[in-house]
Amino acid sequence: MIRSTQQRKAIYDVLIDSGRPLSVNEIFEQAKNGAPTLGIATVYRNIKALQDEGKLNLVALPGESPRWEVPTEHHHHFLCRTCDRLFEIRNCPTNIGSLLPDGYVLEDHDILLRGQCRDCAKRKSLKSDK
Amino acid sequence: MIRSTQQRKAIYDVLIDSGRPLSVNEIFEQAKNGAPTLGIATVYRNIKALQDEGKLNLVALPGESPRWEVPTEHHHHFLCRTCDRLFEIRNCPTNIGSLLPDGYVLEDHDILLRGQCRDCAKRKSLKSDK
DNA sequence: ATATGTGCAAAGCATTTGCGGAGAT
DNA sequence: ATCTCCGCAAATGCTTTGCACATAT
Repeated sequence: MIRSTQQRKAIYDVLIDSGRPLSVNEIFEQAKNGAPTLGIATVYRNIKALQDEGKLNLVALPGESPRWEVPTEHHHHFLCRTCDRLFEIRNCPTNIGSLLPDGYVLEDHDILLRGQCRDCAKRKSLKSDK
Repeated sequence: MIRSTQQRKAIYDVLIDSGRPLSVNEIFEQAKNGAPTLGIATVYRNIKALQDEGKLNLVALPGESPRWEVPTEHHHHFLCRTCDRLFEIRNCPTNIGSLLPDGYVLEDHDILLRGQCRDCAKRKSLKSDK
């Protein structure tokens, strides 16, 4: 049976309060505020437990360290190359299975878009304008 | 100056001959045929060197160990959840930028499809048929 | 009271690095 | 002959695990 501990609450609250997916170390550092004696092993164990319970989703990105987020509906991500922030993209291409050759069975897909977020794109266009 | 060694040739040839991206261990195991005394450190060192020379591309996948492939034109990948092999998908959705909210600038994208490859899908349908 | 959770330290794993010797030029 | 490259083994860095104590129920 799953117990409600100070550590687990601190870890979960960090993800609830953050508007974006966080890495192990971001969670560790921030959760210390709510659980000062927190050890890194406890963070790993609780992230995994929360994931198994369906309360957190693993966000695996190609070439990036993993992050976790509070589950929402199916979505993808946009990574800004300038500020390194990760954004949620709610749209999803509907016809993705049509890319596959005959005989292949599609079960899931990940899409990561990269480029400049609104803020960084604006900042860059200002620079080149002057 | 870069030397042409038995080990480097064996490693590169494995990638050239394989029709799909390979992991470090796949490369290691197969390259032993051409270089029996091969050590794993040499594999890592040569993969990195070949990548720096532009002769290999790193294929970074979300939540999967990295693979390398001989550079070709833009494409995506399909990962079989049963046999863990990675396949190249030559098609690419043309309208991917339309997923983005206004103001975001798209520079690149990664797509990973997951499911059952042709061989594994066939094997599973045989099992459930009998 | 008791069984799960925690913190610590040690163990695992994949990858990298240092080093003496082998091999390509 | 020289200098890069190799294989080995040790060193990393991140994650997991074993264990004894703490704590939620």
